[in-house]
Amino acid sequence: MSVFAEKLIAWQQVHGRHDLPWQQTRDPYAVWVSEIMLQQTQVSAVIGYYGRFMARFPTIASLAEAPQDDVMQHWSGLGYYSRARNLHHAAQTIMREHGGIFPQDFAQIQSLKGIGRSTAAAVSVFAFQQPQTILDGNVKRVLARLHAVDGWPGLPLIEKRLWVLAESLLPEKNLPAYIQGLMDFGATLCTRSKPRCQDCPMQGECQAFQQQRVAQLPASKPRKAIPERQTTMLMIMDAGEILLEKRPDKGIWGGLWSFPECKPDQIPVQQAEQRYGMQAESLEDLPVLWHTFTHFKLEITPQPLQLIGKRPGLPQHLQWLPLNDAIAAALPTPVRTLLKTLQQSRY
DNA sequence: AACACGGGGTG
DNA sequence: CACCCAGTGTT
Repeated sequence: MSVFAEKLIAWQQVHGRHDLPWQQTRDPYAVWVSEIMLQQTQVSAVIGYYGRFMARFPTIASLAEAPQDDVMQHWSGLGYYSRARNLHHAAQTIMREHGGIFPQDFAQIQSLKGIGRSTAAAVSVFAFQQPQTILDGNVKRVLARLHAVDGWPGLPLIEKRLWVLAESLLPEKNLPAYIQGLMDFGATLCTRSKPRCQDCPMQGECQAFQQQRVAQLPASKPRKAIPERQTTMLMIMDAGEILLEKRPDKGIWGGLWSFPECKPDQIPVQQAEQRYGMQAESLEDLPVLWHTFTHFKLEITPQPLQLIGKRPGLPQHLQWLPLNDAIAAALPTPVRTLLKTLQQSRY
């Protein structure tokens, strides 16, 4: 038996949970109901629902013949209602195809609606003491740390490795205690954030701990590259002042002052003339600036312009700002950066 | 406001 | 197999 399994069983006997309502039985139906309720739902939330559900639907037959509304009422407040619909549906399948007896064959268990490999394994172990392993999110985290498995566990290749690893660690004795320990250990000690490594009996086995990579494992889901957008900002100058535009309240930098943006495919000098009635000429380019938001990256091309001739009258959302004005402190970061760059250039 | 999650569904 | 979804809690 693996050292991990030995230690986990010992840990479970001291720190694990032994007194939960569904742990007092080997009735596959009771185990099944509890496992479905426990999917993505904490033990504390499940306890009351489990008691009321089992009191109202004590057998597979009673569940199968109950009206769906009745089943849903007993699920009301637990969330993920497709679980209840699948449970009801599978109860009817068991009545129809298995003579009302919960199947012991692993493939048959797994083919029931709402039961995947992990839930099928839990029922197999707790009800029938068959050698199967679970692999839910908690267990993935525990095993990824134990063997320092790199890569996001949602990747098929990584998940396959974790299943193989989980199988290889299974003990021959005390299987239910081991599986329960796997669940409880991941839920209470080897947690995603702030795992209690100082209290952990697996320090000697845990490769992530020894490599000081506990906080980095399991690897998080690679987020897709955020989209990139491009804008050109007009920096129109005249007599030591620069033109600013108040942005619409909606959207990025809502209500803040910024440089007027050049419409895509517009030529800056032409836009200055057509939209603002300004005669202007281009000045020397400034370097392109990147700014990262939560959901996109913005490439900002600054276009310094010099006003020629007299200033036109301006609507309220446009105004001239002295280059050294204190208002600059309240501008969006990239705008302030551009102003600073401008001041350091020869203009 | 993004991430995490077990199972289902689709191509 | 690859990919995405629904629905709820957590960070």
